[in-house]
Amino acid sequence: MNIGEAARRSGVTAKMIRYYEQSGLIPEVARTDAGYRSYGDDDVHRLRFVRRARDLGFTVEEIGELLALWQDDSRRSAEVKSLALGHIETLREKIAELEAMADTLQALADGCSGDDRPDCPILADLETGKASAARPGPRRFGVTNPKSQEH
Amino acid sequence: MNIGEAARRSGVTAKMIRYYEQSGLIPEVARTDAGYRSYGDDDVHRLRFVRRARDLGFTVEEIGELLALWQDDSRRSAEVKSLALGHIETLREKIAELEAMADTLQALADGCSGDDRPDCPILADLETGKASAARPGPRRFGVTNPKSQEH
DNA sequence: TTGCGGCTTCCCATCGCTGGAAGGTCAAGC
DNA sequence: GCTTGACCTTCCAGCGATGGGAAGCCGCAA
Repeated sequence: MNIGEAARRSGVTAKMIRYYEQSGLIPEVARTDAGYRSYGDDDVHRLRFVRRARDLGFTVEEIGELLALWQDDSRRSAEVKSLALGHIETLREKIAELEAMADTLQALADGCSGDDRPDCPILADLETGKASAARPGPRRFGVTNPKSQEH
Repeated sequence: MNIGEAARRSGVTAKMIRYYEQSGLIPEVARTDAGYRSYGDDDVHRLRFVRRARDLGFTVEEIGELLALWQDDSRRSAEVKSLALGHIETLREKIAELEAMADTLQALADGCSGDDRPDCPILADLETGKASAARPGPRRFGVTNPKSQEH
């Protein structure tokens, strides 16, 4: 089947399939004489695996490891679990960070009259830094990024 | 003062200051004869404002609006609050998304023996899209079977 | 005068895509 | 055969908010 059909069946766009192939996540597939990529059921199966892993927030790199483990009959489930737990930890850190932001902001917003007057504790806090406790440290790293993906 | 000193005092890197200037978030400052940017206390003040807003997860675009409101004496606090509440909503959505991922993954990991055997409900779920039940084995936990994502 | 650190601009890389342009291919309808 | 339109191909660019680094100028001290 062509890439469009594989995309439809797997829930991964054709663009993404090419991207995954180019980045080495999935192998190159055979081509027709005209140069069209040709997919089989196994390929679709793998693509669905990839999509579900993305849905769980794994990075492409991690998915590469998951795929390798998946295809390795002599894998140790401990390795899979370790990968998963590491990812859970990453997720929980981001959650905590976002929650700190939301809570701080909520407290400030609660104190804001939200009317026609200019006085506002939110701006006051941004100006003075008085209540901003949402910072984990001096080094900022990619915080806001969790892709929102619905197909 | 030079950009390095302004960076030190504001907690924003020199790189970021140039980026903020280039993207129009902050105004261009005066230059020395040699072309060095020259900052005053009010510039540092504004940079600190920007940094704190970033710490709360506002996008650069939103910070532009916050800065405009901050400098507008006739602002209505309702506008600031509305901006803040909108951002809180965005944060909460991301949190919910990450939590759903973490919870699903945690349930799967709980059902994984994590030993030398290859059987693993995490991979099974990625493969089939359905969280698999706990398998026979020494360590069994009640695997709650939350949302699998089939769109 | 040499040396060093700070400043300048500019370009590239990140991550996981998305969009679009320019062009080849395929099957159906006339 | 010819056209149409849906599909496929590659390549290039851009997103957001930085970080890294190159090449070159500037300021100050020894």
